[in-house]
Amino acid sequence: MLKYSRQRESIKKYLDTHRTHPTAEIVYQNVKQEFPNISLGTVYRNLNLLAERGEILRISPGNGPDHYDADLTPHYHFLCTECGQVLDIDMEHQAQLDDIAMKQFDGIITNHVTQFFGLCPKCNNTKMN
Amino acid sequence: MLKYSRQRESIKKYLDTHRTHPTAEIVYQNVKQEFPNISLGTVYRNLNLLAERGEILRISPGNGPDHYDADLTPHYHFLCTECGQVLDIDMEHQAQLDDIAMKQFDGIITNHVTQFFGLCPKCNNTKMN
DNA sequence: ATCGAAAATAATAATCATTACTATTTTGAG
DNA sequence: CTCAAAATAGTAATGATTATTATTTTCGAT
Repeated sequence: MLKYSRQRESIKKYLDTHRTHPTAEIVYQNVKQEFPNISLGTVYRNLNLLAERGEILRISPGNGPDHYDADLTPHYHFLCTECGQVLDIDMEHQAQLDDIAMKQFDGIITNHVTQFFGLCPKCNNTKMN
Repeated sequence: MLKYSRQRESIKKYLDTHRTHPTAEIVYQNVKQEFPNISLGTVYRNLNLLAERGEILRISPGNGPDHYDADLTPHYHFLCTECGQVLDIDMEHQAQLDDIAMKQFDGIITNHVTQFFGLCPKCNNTKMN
């Protein structure tokens, strides 16, 4: 049975009010200002719990730590190959991909994750100079 | 300047002849039969080197170790949420996704990675019993 | 063919992200 | 209120990968 915790509420609130796709470490640094004694393990445990319950999304880039997102509307992410920043991509959810993939596949496909790679606006401008 | 190494050749050959998307550890266990003294670090270094040179692909599932693939034709992968197995998905490369994503995006998108999730044929059959 | 610098290796230590453990504190149903 | 279940802080441990270092291998120049 799930019990309330002030720490978890603060973690969730941080994600709800910051759409920057923070890592566990970033969440930790920030929630620490309200709960100076909070431990990194508590942040991880609650991020996992919230992700399992479907209240937040976990974004796993190929390398480096996972990022978290409280925006539950189906959307895609962009990962900058230069600075590692995670940005939202404004495009329709491509549900048909699962159907196309299923055609020649003998198992069950329930969903897909697509990540886009390239240069974010900032890194792109820097490169141009 | 790149210099030849027997160990690297053996690693590449293993990937060329086994399309099972092995992890570094699996490659290590197998190449060890030809080079009993090879170290895991050598396997990692060469897998990274081959991936950087575009001779093999790295597949990063959200959790667990990376997998490697010598099949360079653009294709998608399926990850079984039950057993973790990585399988090839037989479908066209969806190059248009990058264009769609670019429309409302101010940076540069060079490519995308899509991973499909669900139950592999084997796990799906097991579940049905 | 052999010399020697650059590259690769084996062995091992270190790092990073994350999870596990444990004693203590907090929560909330009865 | 009571008290068991859940959550916590603090810390140790884990798994995957990278870094370090002394030694060996490769290969172009002599």
